[in-house]
Amino acid sequence: MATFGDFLRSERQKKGLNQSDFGQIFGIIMTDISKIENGHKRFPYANLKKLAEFLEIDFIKIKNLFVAHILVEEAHKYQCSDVVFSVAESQSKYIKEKNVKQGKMNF
Amino acid sequence: MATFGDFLRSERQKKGLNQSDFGQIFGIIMTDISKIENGHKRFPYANLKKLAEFLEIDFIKIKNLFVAHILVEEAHKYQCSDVVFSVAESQSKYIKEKNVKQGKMNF
DNA sequence: TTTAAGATGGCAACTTTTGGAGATTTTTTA
DNA sequence: TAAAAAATCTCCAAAAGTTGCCATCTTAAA
Repeated sequence: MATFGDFLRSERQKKGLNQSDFGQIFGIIMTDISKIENGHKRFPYANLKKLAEFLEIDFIKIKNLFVAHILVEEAHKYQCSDVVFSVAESQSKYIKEKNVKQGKMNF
Repeated sequence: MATFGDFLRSERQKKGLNQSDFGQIFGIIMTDISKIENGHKRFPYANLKKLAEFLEIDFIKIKNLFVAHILVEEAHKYQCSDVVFSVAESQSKYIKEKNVKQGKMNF
């Protein structure tokens, strides 16, 4: 599974667009497309739906790539091993179970 | 695997301390211990090592619980399913491979 | 009902993140 | 080598998040 940036680059190239033209579609300056593709900046979340439509790709799939990148950044910030992602998944399941037991609404 | 907050509560109770006395050890007001245990606030990261020592628990383990909680929060913010954690793990491995290929230092 | 313990809401100061941009340099390719 | 494309550096202001603390409720137990 590639990063969000690598994914974006390959999709852009499939469309035969350079960073400049690609960026204009979403109102993003070329230098920022470069940063986004290299993982130095985030694609503006507000535009993610439009991106999914333009690329004709499932929004959920793109969102997962997008959010996963944020999670990886965060884990790296604290110099965690990849185990932390499994721990997070367990925690998430634990919380959901807890909520069900307490009769809370699923979110 | 419990959340950071639940873990903290159970460890505190093992020591037979109330939130007030427990908090004083780390210079945290009681009301904030309550919030931390209930996942409404973060334990100050700067104190995490001291916490690990006090509880005589491996720092890495506590850090993983701590960071995992942040990741869960983040995933929830974007209303992602738990799949996102697997995606993140894949991304992280992908990045590390990429860095190795480029001869970059491991981080 | 009094007291101790815990939970919740909000605030002010502070730090971080974010999105946008220009100037410059490096890489690619024709 | 020259032009196009991409990458990097630096900066800025606005927005968002973090932290510690106070005041206030709500439970739970005696």
